[in-house]
Order: sequence, then structure tokens, then C-alpha cells
Amino acid sequence: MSRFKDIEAELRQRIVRNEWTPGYKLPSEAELMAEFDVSRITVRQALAGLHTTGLIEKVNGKGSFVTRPSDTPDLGPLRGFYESNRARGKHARGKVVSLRTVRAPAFVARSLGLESDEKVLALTTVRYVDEAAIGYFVIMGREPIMRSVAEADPETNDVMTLLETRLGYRLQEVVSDVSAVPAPATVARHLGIDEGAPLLRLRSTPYDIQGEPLCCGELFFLGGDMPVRFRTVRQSPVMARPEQSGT
Amino acid sequence: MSRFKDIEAELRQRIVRNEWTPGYKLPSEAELMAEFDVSRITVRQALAGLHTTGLIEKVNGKGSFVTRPSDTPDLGPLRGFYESNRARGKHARGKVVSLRTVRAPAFVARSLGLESDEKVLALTTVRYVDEAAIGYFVIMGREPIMRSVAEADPETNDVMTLLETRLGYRLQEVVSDVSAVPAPATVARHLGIDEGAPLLRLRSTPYDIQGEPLCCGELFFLGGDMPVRFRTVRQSPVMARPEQSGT
DNA sequence: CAGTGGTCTAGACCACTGC
DNA sequence: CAGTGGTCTAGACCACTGA
Repeated sequence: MSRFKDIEAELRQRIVRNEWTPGYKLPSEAELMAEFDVSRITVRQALAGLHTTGLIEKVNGKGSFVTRPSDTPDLGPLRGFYESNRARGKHARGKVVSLRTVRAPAFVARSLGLESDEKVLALTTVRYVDEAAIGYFVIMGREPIMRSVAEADPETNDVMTLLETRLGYRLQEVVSDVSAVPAPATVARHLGIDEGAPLLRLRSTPYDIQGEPLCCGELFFLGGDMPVRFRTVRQSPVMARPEQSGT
Repeated sequence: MSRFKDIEAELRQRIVRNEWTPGYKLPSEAELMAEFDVSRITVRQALAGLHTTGLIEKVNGKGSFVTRPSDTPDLGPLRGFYESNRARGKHARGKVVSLRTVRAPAFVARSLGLESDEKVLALTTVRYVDEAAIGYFVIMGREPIMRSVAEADPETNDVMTLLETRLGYRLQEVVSDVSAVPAPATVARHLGIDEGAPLLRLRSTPYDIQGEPLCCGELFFLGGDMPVRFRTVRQSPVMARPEQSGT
């Protein structure tokens, strides 16, 4: 194992364990050189790793800082129902329909690594854009996380936002399965549409920076008006890079 | 502008202009040091940029090589209808329905940067899995590219695969809009379903490594059987890195 | 074995930030 | 001004590949 990877791992641990909280200024490169007794390049390789992972940001002339969780985390479609609509000048809000304990559906159990009949807490909201109901969201997950999400304000803030700003998670990726389904009766009723009408069903699982799935959402969107946009980038080969390059 | 960025740009140009073709072995770091008259670190910074972009791969003890386009490009949902189904042991094939010139629909014109009434070539296929028709694909684009795609074998190979292996493009990312729509009459007829049944509509635009949109696809999938999976990664400050410290 | 990339050291100068 | 990160040099040893 190379030295810089050790250092990177060590620094990452300090951040992930919240010894260094968001906004914290890391020791300068000079100090890290002293602490780990390595040269500057080695320190910088380690920092580069944290940087590209989004864990720290570097400010020329000031130092490196633990990133604050994004105000509006952008992970594709889950960038946030509220955020993305507000960004387009719409009025977006949600209404909690229920919060209750249910047996984890198969896809949730699979995503979260639960036993198939384990209990999860399910938070259901209906989401409106300019007074029109266009989404029916069920977010499921283990009791503690979901409790916290529910106790925050899921009627005005996106789950991803809550996870980052209120619960201290740092999101890394989201895996989504998307398909088209006829509207189930319950959903149809809440959205004021006919049962069986085409709905976009998005099943999403956000993972934190340590690769842990945090919760599992099943989101039903009304048809074609508001497509969900994904941006998929080519997987590039693996490497550790000495530095950042621009562009 | 920093030196290594200049060098990175220069090398990138040679690759993109096909002076250095896929599989070509780049000059060694030592040779590049000589050519550009810089130190090794600077050379490596430049190469790191190309590497994370997926343009080159490095093999310890051998050298750096221009990447060959992937045999099965994996850019999310467009990883390939055929490929992904065959990977699951299914029999997958397609049948060309038509190849004709049409006026670019609005979303195509927008994606490709065309005038709204410009002509594009549209290749339509119906796709089968184990003899069941489950997809109706229309791929549109400028004449030359689409002509080449059509003359390759769009009945057995995915468009992304053709673009990379037959036409020499290197894909970088795909932007997809996904929504649920009632089946249009034409599509319903080809898929043997009722008009108005829920379909997943995927509008995708693949971009090459230079950021040029190559074509624009409108894909209709049958409902819930085969969800399309997206994996969205957090946008990091500058670039994505596959490397993970977790190891 | 020689050639290659992977890693590292010990310095250096610059541009930027804040006092 | 001192402190910081951004960039660079010149040299070094290692592990890996292939003849």
C-alpha cells in the first residue's frame, strides 16, 4: 500500500468520523508533511483523492476545508423535487400522507440489505407543483434515519437535502431503477387521476460516502410533463492521480 | 495556463484527431519529458488528465496506450438493449421497421443543435427479448452518422456499440430524459399492446469525447418488467474519479 | 536484463488571500 | 508582509513487464 493512500484513508476517517466537521480547515500541507513525515507531493496526492471525492475543497491562498454538505445536493433525478422545481420558478410543496411501520417490500429489502420481512419506517408524501399534485413519494428505511427525516420538514425539503444538511450524511451516489407502470389505486386517488394511467415509477437508493445505503424511495411521477433527467458518464479506468487537471 | 494543461491539451488533440489511434502506445514518460522539455511530474500531471477522461490507459511496466473503444460501452441505460439482455442469458434481437428522412422533432433539434425544421434520418427498430416485442426505438441524427449506423447491423448491435466499434467514436456521456407516456397508436401496434398503455419513454443523447451530440434516440419500453437502471454519482469539484480509498 | 510506470524526496518560484 | 495552495525541477528507488 502506498504511503499517500494510507494518509488519504486516515484523513478520510477523521472527516467521516466527524472529528473534522464541515467547514473545518485542514492542517496546511506543510503541517501534514510534518505530521506524517512525508514530502509535499505525497501530501498533495492524498489531498487530491479527498478533493475528487468531494470531501474537501481547496482554496488558493487560504487552505483546504472539509466541504459543507451541499445545500442542494445534485445527484441526478434526486437533485430534489422541491429544489429543481423552485429553480424553475415553480411553487413546490409536499404534504405528508402517512408515516408508519411496514414490512419491507422485496426491492427495499434488497437495496438495504434487510431480511425480507423486516420492518421499515415508511414516509409517504404527495408532492405539488403550483397546486397540481404530480408526485406520490414513499421513502422507506430503518427506523432512526427515517424518524429523523420525518421530524425534519419533508414537506418543504428534499430527502437528499435533509440527509446532508440535517443528518450529517455525505451522499456519494444514487442508484435508480425507472419504469412505467399503470397507476395503483391508492396513488391514483392521491394524484386525482384514473387508476391505470401511465406513471413514471422511480425506485432510488442513495448511498453515503462509505457506500452504505441510507434509505429507499419509490416515487411515482405523473406522465410526460416533467421528464426526469439522468446524466450518465463513461466509467473511466481506475487510478490514483498525483494532481488535479483542469478543464 | 499551466504547462501541464498545455501538454494535456496537445496530447488530447493528437488522439482526438486520430494521429494516435486506439491501441497506440504513447511515448514513454521519459520521451515526453524530452519532447516537451519538462520534468516527469509535469508529464504525469498531463497524462493523469487524459487517464481520468478515459482517453488513455496505463499499464505498469509497459506504457500508456490510447484506449480502444469499449466493446460494450456502458453508459447507463444505453449500455445496450441487446448487450444487457444477452448478459442475462436472454435472446435479444431487433427488426428494422423503417429508415427515412423526417423533419427533426423539437426535442431532437434541441439536443442536436439543429434548426427546428431541419431534416434528419430516422432509423426505427422494434426490439425483442425471447420473441416478445418489448421496445420501439427511433434513432435520429444527421444523415452521415445515421446512414453508417443503419448500414452496420442495428438488428443485432446496440447503437452505442456501433458508434464506438464501427464508426470510431469515443463516447463520453449520455443525457437521458425519461418519462411515462400512454402508448401512441403506432408504437402500440408494433408492440402488440393497447393504445394508451403505460410505456417508458427514454430520450437519450450520447455525446462523444469532444462534447458533440452524435444522435438522439427516442426509445419506448414496455412497462415494469424491465426497469432501466441509472447510477448517478455526486458531481465532484472538477472531475470524477473511480479510485476509491476503501479498497 | 533494460524499459516502463508508481511512488517519493527536497527543494524552488509563483499567485493568491488576509493582515 | 507571512501563509497558503498551484506548479515545477532534478533526481531517486521500487515493482512490474517482456525479451
